[in-house]
Amino acid sequence: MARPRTFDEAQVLRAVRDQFWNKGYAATSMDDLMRATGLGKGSLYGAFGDKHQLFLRIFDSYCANSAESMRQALEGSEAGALERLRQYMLGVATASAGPSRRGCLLARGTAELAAEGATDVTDRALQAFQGMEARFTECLAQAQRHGDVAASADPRKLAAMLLAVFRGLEALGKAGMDEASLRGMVETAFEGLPVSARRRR
Amino acid sequence: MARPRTFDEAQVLRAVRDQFWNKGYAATSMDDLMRATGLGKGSLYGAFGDKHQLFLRIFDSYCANSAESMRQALEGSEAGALERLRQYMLGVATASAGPSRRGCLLARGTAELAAEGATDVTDRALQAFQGMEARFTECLAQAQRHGDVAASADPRKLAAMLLAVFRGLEALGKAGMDEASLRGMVETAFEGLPVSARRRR
DNA sequence: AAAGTTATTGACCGCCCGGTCCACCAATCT
DNA sequence: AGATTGGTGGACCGGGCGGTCAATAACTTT
Repeated sequence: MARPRTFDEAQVLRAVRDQFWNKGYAATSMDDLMRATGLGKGSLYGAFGDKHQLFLRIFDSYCANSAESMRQALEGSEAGALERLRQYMLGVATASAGPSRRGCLLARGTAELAAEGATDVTDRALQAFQGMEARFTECLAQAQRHGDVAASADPRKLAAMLLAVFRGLEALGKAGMDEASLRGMVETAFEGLPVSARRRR
Repeated sequence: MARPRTFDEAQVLRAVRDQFWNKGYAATSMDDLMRATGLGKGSLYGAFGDKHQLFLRIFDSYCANSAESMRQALEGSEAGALERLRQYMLGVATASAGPSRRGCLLARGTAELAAEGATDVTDRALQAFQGMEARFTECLAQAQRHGDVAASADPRKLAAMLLAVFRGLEALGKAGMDEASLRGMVETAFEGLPVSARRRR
């Protein structure tokens, strides 16, 4: 019917995401986005709307993506559930301490754009966090069924606490806290989890 | 010797801090700062240097201030140490869930300005976090001496873990997580602390 | 009172901001 | 082939950006 697009939408969105991820929302100019994507301004506006809409678009997909990748990482047998979760959190600790220092776009975007009245960013962030919490809960429930977590414990409460630690790792990592410290926090949090009675030494 | 300043430096710095706190670094213009302080551009530049120096200045004092206020809040007898710490964290949870949504300047500034090479912001943030961790450690050591925390536990490790929870509360609160959830995370974290053997039920 | 020193004001600088618009182009449909 | 439709690139807009500067004001010292 008409001239087709000459760019790969997914690829463009990836470039946009990286730009926002590296420089933040306010510090990224439309010129930066043009340079990063190779597209003209008209194409960008025509395809995605203004800067804010564009950000929301990539923020949305980032949220969905990170929830999904967490689901995959935590998937597995009941027997390995607790150790899997522990290894996952330790991996997060190591990654947060990495030299890249770019951290998590979800955290950065929320910190920058969570204004008093605006819920467009916070709604997405909150949903993502709740999704993560649900994944933690599932994993802990598996561990509980296998007997690694006390039967009397509430997996949802434990999951919520671990979510706080999880987000804390990210925040502290961005400030330059060293890997050993961050990993230690994960270890300590796991040592505090209620162990099944029959496994307590 | 010369014309004295007509403004109260502390008051001006407070106005500047609030501006950066509410809008973030990049989104705050020098015009915003002029309006907030009532000063002309020349005075601002003459007294504090450029935008970045000005930010560093208020960031610095914010860090010092928050470490100090935490010290005061956690000061007290050995007998009340653990409960004091618990109440403090619960207060943070409630405050983080507040409708102001402005959160903590330390977190916001770090998230926005922690670039790969720049250590001017992260150095200050890291130092502040380590100060907080030290306050936690002291308080837990008090509790340990009083017998509320197991003698075998390492207060530094517990403090580091609670610091992660602490920063996590802030991050989740900014995303709009409700107060009950945040307070629950604190409760769960404290339930996981190793209780002294003679007090274990 | 004059000189010296610093604070203050706001005009001004060049530049870059986000956003609009339009001339042009490539593909499809009749 | 011609008309139609939507993608593309970039010129262009007004305004706001961070930062400079010179004229002026307020104070102390001599």
